[in-house]
Amino acid sequence: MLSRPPGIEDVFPDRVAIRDGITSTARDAFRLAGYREIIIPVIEFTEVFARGIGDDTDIVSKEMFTFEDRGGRSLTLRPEGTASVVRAYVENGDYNRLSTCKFFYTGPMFRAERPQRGRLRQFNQFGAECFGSGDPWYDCEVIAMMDSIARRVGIRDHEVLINSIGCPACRANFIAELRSYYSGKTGALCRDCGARLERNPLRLLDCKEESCRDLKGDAPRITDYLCEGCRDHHDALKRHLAAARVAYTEDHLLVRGLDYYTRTTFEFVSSALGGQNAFAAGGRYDNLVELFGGRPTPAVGFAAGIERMELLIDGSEAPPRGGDVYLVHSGGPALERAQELCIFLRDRGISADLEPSTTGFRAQFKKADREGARVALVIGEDELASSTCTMKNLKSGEQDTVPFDAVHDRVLAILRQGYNPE
RNA sequence: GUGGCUGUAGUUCAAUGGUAGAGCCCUGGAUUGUGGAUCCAGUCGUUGCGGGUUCGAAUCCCGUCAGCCACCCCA
Repeated sequence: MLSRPPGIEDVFPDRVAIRDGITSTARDAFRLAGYREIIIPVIEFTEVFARGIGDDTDIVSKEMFTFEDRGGRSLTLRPEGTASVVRAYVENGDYNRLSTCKFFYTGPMFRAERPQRGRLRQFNQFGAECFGSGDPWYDCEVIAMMDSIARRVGIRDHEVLINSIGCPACRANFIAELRSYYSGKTGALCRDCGARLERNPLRLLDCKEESCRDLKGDAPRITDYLCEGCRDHHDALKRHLAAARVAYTEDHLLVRGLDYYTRTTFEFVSSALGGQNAFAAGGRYDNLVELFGGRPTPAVGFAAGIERMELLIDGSEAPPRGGDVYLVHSGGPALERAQELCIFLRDRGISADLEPSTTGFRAQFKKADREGARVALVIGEDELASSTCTMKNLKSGEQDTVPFDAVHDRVLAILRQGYNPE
């Protein structure tokens, strides 16, 4: 039997309904805040990600699906969205001349990781990016948007963690301090952290090894080493978040794995997710546009993992929506009449279905019930002879004889009852 | 990339090394033109795949593939 590749899912209708709910909620929230949708390519030159995400990150060094085109150029299936949005922004002169520019995107991302709960090789994200202002008001805006989306799709008990990792200047001071704190304690560090101390000391702070965890208690805090500008920015963000009524927790151990972040970093986490506890994350990246060859342009954004959000939503909240009408017939000329009526109703926006093979009325009613239809229209010998059909309200059980030319109005009357509960 | 657990019907799961089963689902009937509840009957299998041990393997051993979980990392 043919099968799908590992870490890649088929999504059947019940889950598509849940996913549609999440993405349409996100789209609404973005549009209300003035963010407009951008559609970015699924495939980019590998260089876009190598430069944007960082050569040293795990994503670039070992988790990308990369291949060569016929001309020998290296292409990669996008592992995230920000690098592409920045590339598109810099490449398009019309947009990068605007003072502030707000985009959102949604779609599949690809990472060649080992699959587990909440981690797929093909997964979906939505995200937003705001270019052109370094004002912490926008840091607050993207966090508040994500918080609103999470609450509106029914995610409860999540936490919003925030931190600042400063700018390159003050971060260098902090890293020097961090190095000297850990340099006398290398014996107590795990093997991975020995290497981290050299290559990327910030990551020492989110190691989960018990021995390393113990050392963090007395480690220097990055927020104590921020320069005046970064400190003011962080304080202003906290004031804005309080005014926006976003409940947040400061986490000075929150650092990002991607190279492009400056100042604000944040993460939405839920303990219900297990090992992969973050379902959205982002931050400020004031130097990335310049790194891509654009004019220096501050920016802030985030991305959310849609499958991880699905894990946090109670599936019972999305009952499958049944059809409106099911046609029950006795075959032959009655089937032809039922087919006529079926198409007539569909043309008028009423969903209708029938069973073409001739089975008993009992079986057809059973099917109507299973498929969640609200109205059954019966066309048998009697109805054919009198140009009527028997209309049954499947919810109340009431039944009535209706002439053909009144079917549309009478069906509508029943369907509308659902919208006016007494 | 590392480690652990699990692979049996469409699905959820049983089965001391000795006849592969049950619930749900599905189909039909009780009810010849009326669903949901109940009862009855029926269909459904290369026990993931390949080897080995054995008189005999779903069961034990080896390999392999897949899935899940954790680490790593990340959304």
